[in-house]
Amino acid sequence: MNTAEKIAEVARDILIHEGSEAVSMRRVAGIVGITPMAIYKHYPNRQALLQAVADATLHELAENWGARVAEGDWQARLIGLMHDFLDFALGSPHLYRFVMTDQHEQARHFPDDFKSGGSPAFERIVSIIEDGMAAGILRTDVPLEAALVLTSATQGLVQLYLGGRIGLDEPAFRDLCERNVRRILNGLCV
Amino acid sequence: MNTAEKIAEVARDILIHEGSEAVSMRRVAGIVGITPMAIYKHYPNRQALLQAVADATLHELAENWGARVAEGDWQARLIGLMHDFLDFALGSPHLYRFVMTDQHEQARHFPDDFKSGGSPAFERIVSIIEDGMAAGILRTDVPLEAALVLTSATQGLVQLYLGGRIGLDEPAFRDLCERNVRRILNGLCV
DNA sequence: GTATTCATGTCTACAGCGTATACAAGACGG
DNA sequence: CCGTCTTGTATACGCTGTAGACATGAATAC
Repeated sequence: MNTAEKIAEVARDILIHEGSEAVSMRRVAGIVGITPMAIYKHYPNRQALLQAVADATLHELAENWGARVAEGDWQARLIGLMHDFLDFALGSPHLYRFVMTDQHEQARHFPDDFKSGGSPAFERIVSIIEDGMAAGILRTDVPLEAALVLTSATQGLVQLYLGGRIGLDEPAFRDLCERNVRRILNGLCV
Repeated sequence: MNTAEKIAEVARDILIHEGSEAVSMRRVAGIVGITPMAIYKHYPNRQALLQAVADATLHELAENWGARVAEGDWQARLIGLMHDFLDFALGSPHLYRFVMTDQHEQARHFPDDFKSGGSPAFERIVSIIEDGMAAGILRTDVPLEAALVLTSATQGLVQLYLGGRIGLDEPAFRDLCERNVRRILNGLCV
């Protein structure tokens, strides 16, 4: 195993379990068994190291995403996708906060980069939305924006939850997210 | 003017213009004209200083909120409230990130603390939602959760926008938020 | 076979951070 | 007048990211 990979793995562990602030060059180096400055032979600086870790984790995450939801009716598939998202957000809250909350240079930009091939994860949502429109379940609309309504709504709830502003345990919070999605599908108006 | 107030004012300026990370005890002290340790006679630590600043700003913000939207039809009032929210989020992004994104001990908890008197800002949303239900515009529902659908959705979009993930200028983004709210009101389903 | 270059590491050092601790000077109530 | 409270300073500790100089072994060129 590469030294660069060892460094990334150690940083990943700390990032996931304790958050990005806990990832210090000295600490990572100590665990790997090198001096802090040796890290700089593999990563230009701390930010780049964190970024590399986040990118790699997101990449492997995107690949496995949506595997659970192969069957069921349309709404069940959509809700399943949402729970997949919650699995990540609630399962690795520190990592989630780092990649979603902090600013990143090469982050994807709506709407262009989201359109096709840009964001595999978001593309799955868009695709299910298009299915819904084709099946006559959903009102005809700009698929990209319709998908954004659902994703940003859940992201907003997660932000509140991870910020400690929602006094519910995880199952209750997941129920709240489900109700939230259903309200968006059905509309608040009569 | 009190020394404690001077400290808070300087910290507030830095927090608003450069973000919480830029607020250092040494820097604040230097601008105020005292030694760093003197701050500790007024605030127990850096976190408490930031918290006090955030609390004060949020407090005065909550008072002026919703002033612009006295008239118009129901949807116009709701959209107006949203733009008021965006005024804050987009006008003071650093401050917004600090109070919304970071974890705070005494943050309000949904649903109990949101119910009445807890959060004046959220209460305005709930109140307009209740108006809509009474007027027969909105489906009868749990007002608290219906309000949460709208606020969290906009918060989610703002999070994406401030994270640099939405490649739109401010007016276009505000339009996107409006469309987002309308989609939630009318529902995505046919 | 020897010289040179490159990758990968170490060591030392600097400037910055939050803050614990010890001390000082003025205000004020008794 | 004396003790106490408030508000400040000075010093110091351990932490941080990282710049710069140097070492060492492997690979590559002549």
